[in-house]
Amino acid sequence: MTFSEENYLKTIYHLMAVSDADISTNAIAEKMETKASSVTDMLKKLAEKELVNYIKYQGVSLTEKGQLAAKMIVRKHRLWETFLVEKLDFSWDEVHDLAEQLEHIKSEKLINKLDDFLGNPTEDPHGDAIPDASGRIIKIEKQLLSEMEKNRVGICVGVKDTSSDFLKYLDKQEIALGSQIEIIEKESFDSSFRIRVETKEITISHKIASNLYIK
Amino acid sequence: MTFSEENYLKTIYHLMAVSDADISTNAIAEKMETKASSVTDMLKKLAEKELVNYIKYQGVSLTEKGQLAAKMIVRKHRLWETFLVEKLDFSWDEVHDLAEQLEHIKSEKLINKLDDFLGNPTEDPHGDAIPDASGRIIKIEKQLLSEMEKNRVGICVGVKDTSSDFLKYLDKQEIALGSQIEIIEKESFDSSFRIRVETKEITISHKIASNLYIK
DNA sequence: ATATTTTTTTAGTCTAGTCTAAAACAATTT
DNA sequence: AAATTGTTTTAGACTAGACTAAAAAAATAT
Repeated sequence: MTFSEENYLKTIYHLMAVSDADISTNAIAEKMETKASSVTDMLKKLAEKELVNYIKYQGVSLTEKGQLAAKMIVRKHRLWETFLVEKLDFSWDEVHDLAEQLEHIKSEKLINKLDDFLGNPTEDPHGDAIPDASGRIIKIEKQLLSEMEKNRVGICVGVKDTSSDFLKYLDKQEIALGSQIEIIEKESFDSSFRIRVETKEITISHKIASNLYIK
Repeated sequence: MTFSEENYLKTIYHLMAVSDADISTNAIAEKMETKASSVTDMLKKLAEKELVNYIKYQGVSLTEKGQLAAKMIVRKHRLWETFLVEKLDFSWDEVHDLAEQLEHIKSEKLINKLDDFLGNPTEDPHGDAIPDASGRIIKIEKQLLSEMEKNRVGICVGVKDTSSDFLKYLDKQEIALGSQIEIIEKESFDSSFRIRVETKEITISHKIASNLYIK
């Protein structure tokens, strides 16, 4: 499997996690910042290899085989991210691009040994689930902060957006995985939130609230 | 810099360490298991980028810039090998192919953090020197066992051949880096050696002796 | 129901890196 | 010195993966 094939599978996998319906050529092209015609070419190739179900003009979905392959790439990505943060002391906003490279290293043995070395973590530094060697995922029930009621209290367990900008903002506000968060007030005018992070009270926009997972 | 360019640079670097003279197109082709015509194409490209000095029909050598780039690839290769053996518990015969992949990961910061994590080692698991962040190499004076006199005693500090077959043979004979080795007898008929490894006496062929570095 | 717009696919082009076959050059032998 | 052999380069073809432009299909608007 080439780097490019792996990147397409991963993208389709992530899009399927959001949408249920078949994934459109354009959706893939947009997410990968490539052209629809390139996507069509690759979909044919992946269909040939029985990694996706593809019908002209009707979008794609992953086959069982494709799903497993995608999960293994996600597994690698998230284990490498964990390694970078836990062992090499990178901050959580730096690791994505590096993991994009490392996820393509081909060796089951390596990734399983890395998994053991890290103590078989079930979540990466952004709170996303790490599939195990057979593709199983332990998913925790979590909620977007934006969907929670006033006065509810919870723990920050993940982020939806993992862009460097967003993560740096969270660092600045001292919001981290594990932080206790209480909703003090919801401002109906602009949908902003007044929250308490541990002992500190701050105001966050709706956009921020809709990218924080709480449990 | 592409993977392919990096592989050519590394190959030229290794060939230069042995030969002094300019490196021939065929020598590169043979080492890389590719065709001479492909090598010519790439040499033109590398010359264009001022990474090699290349004159038609007269072979190549690395420029300063090329040398530094090559050293950085070797640095990455050897640090990753060290990581795999020291931290992930791979054996020394398994790590080469994995390091061939990992050496192409692009990030200075990553490799420097990995270096620190490993305690800034100066040698990899095969006894080869690891260039530091600026390309400096601490070279230890070492000798091939095959070039040593009878009755000399030394410590095994490296291997010349790093093939899996050879390394597995050494494991079987319980020869490792750090093993004390004494030359008991040199057999002039077949150039084989009778040696003592720590407390155990064994006979090794000339081929084996000429792939073991002793200090 | 037809026209328009959007999406998707096809057809053809480009680049990097490889290859084969042939030509050019260098080294060796006679 | 000429002929042979070996090495290196050139010329042209191929593949993967991207692209543009045009055609085809689907979705939407009139």
